[in-house]
Amino acid sequence: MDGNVRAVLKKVTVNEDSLSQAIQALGGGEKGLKELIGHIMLWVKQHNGEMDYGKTSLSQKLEKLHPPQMNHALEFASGKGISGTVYNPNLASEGYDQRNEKSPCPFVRVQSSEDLQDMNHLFQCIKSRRLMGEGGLDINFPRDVHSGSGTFVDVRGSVPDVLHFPSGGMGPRSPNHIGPAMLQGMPCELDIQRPLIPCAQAGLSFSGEHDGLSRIFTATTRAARRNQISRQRQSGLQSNSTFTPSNTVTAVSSECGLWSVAPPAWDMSVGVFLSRTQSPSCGPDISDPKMLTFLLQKELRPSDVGNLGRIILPKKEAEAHLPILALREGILLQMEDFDSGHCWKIRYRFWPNNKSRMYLLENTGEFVKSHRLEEGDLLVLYKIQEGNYVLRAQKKVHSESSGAPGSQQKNAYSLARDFPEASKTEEPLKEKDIVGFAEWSCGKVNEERNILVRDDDPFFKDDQKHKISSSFSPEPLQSLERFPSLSIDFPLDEMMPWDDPDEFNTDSELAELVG
DNA sequence: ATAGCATGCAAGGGA
DNA sequence: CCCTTGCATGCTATG
Repeated sequence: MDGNVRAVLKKVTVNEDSLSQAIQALGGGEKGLKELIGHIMLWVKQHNGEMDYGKTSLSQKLEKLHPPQMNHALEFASGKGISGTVYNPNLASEGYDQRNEKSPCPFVRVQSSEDLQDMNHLFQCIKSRRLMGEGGLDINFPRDVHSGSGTFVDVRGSVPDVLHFPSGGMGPRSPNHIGPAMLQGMPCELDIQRPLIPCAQAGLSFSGEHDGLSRIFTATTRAARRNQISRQRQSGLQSNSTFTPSNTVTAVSSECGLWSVAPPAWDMSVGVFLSRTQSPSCGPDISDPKMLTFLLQKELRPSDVGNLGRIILPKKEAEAHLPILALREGILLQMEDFDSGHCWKIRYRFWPNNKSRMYLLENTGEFVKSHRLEEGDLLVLYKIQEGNYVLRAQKKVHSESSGAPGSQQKNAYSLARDFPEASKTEEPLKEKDIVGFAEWSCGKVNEERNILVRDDDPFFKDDQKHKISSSFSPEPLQSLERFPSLSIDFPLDEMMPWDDPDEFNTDSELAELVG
């Protein structure tokens, strides 16, 4: 099992009496509940990797809770925050910091959107007291639509509260499957409403009477959402005949009160909701147009491309965008090769170093070999969803200003190999050709793969565009053509709702949600 | 001065 | 003996 809390939480069942008792012990009310979430999340993280997440264990743990020594309730990310902070009661009492053993801190940073969503779900489940078992509060997460039976929870309090789907699957061919066609037939309109503020989205969203769930669209401005809904409707129409799991929309019915799939994840790094569709194979199905979120890049050093098979990651970006590591052994991440689709099992770990840490990827030897990466090449890491990542190798292209004349020609030939059309000329490419192909490549990739970028995404840094060629994939064109077109039709800054005071009333939204 | 990172090197394990 | 693993050291960038 990897470090995904969700995987553990799926199996957790807690005695309701223990929950109530714990909430009271932690101050009662919503405050107590938030503290409780912190305890549960910590418990889950501590038991991550164990196969037996006993009901007894967590219940007993909760029954022994005492009021926190520090008055820090659960804190979620706010503003442009990329990470959240959750009060860790154990750290406060034991002086232990999971992130840095040598500097006690009573907080655990929660960096992944999954973690925050897990907490969000947990919060809503407990808050709404949806009893799904006998005398117990089942905090099972809605399962993936392809993974068999599932319990879908309406956290708003609408009817129906809980939708049970029989085992036998919710796959595309199942009569229980909820796809675009089914949603279209529902007597409700996928209306456009104000999205919640990021803070609420990260932690306490989806409340409200009849509009909460309908806010869940990846676009966050009115214009962008109109476009998105238009696209989703079109997608639904098109998918009637050839329906695939990946076509399942992450839309919800505002009147019917159900999720078509699991609640969408709020990706804090970019400020969008991501589809939670999932491929049954290794990692996500990247043959489907998915939102790739740029996480980090690393210009490879000799030690990175040596035979050690490990790549040092920049600490700041690693801590900001990759899962929190409690143990130096780290976690195994499935990383799909951007070009080939090959699934690399890469260990993400750290070494203690002085008073800090060094983060690194291990088992990268084959990846480096397959792309023939050399010093100066780029390793780019994207996130898809559900803790799955995409690893991209980017060969360095020497521009005239940075490379020797000889290397210029060499890389021109290299480009020609990567771009069959260019090779028709049978002549070395000129600088303008390189720039042209690089820009073509960037634009194509962006369009085809629906990559969502941050400001520091190398593919969208104007001053770097000319330095970046196509990937080293033997057949980049074919690779790209695998992905149906889905363009980004709104700029990144439009996706950042917190910059638009007219769109969002942060304070009132927050007040409404947290009371 | 400090943190981050590249890399050297020692220890341990396996062939 | 070679390879892998993990740590220590030193260089460089930054505040």
